[in-house]
Amino acid sequence: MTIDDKTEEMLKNLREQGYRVTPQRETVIRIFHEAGDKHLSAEDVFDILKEGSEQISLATTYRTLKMLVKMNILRELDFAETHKHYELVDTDAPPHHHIICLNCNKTIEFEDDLVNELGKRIAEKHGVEIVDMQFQIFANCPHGDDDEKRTHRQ
Amino acid sequence: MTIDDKTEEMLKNLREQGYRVTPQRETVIRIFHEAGDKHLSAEDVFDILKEGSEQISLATTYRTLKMLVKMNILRELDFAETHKHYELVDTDAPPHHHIICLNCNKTIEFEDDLVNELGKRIAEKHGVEIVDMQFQIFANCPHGDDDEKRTHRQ
DNA sequence: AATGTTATTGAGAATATTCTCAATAAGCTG
DNA sequence: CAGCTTATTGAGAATATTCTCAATAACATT
Repeated sequence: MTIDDKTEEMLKNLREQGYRVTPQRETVIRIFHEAGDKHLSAEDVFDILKEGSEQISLATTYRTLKMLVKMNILRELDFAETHKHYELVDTDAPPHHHIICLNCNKTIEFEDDLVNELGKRIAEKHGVEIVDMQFQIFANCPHGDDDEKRTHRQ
Repeated sequence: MTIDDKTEEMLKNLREQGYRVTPQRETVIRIFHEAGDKHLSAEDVFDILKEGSEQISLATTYRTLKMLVKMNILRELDFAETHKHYELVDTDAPPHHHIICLNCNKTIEFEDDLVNELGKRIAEKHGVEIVDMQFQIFANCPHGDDDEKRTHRQ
């Protein structure tokens, strides 16, 4: 499927859910498709927008991102950073999870079928319709456990 | 253990890690102990502070919260709300996880030994020292799946 | 207890994100 | 296609959070 096809499909989805399809929304969705697998922050998206021909206000950028998260088109990633990131939810791909180092803020991404299965079962048990899931493991990675701690203060 | 004991123990912990023990930090830790199991936002903490005798600047409030998260004394909760919440990590209690409804923003808390076991094993496999974990399941709860969607726009 | 080193604090600026409200435009209906 | 209803947008105010930097205070050492 081309980028256009994928974008079109998502827009159809929006329309079916009762949301209106606007050029702003189309543009944001397209940007994520063109960015490939990369995860973008709101500011990233806004910067790309500024380059292009379609101008979108910052407020609408944020609103659109939030909305696309609700629609399960984007996934919100909140690592130990100052701002959030967003990435396309690939419904064909399995969900992926994260190990986050509390010391150095590095993130390890991983997939795990057992986690996914467990998530589905828990959702069922609670009678909710699962949309996405994310297992976050907070840890200290072996490296620099001493030096770092002393230099990364404040 | 009394609140004082628990607070004292955590302060000792800080000192051992090379952090300085300040009245500000002591006060914030105490507030969480006195709040029991409740989770508080930064603003909540600041408001409680304003009442009491110990005055702490807003910046330090935020800084202290972040720091206590790094120390694994507090856990940062990020639901679908406008601000973050923090709660004491009870190292005796098992971690708990969340189902978050994308429609109505409600949160269901649950514990699950299988999840905890799996988390530990994954951490081991990746050679990191696990500190905390949180399984987030994003879902739609059965209730108001139609009405809500139309009225909660924007 | 006095001194030195350096992490921590407070105040306000800077950044990140959400909200308000009037103006606009999407999609429905005739 | 014109008109109607109402979700959506843009601009800027409001909120939430982090950063900067000079002043202060914790802790180690004498």
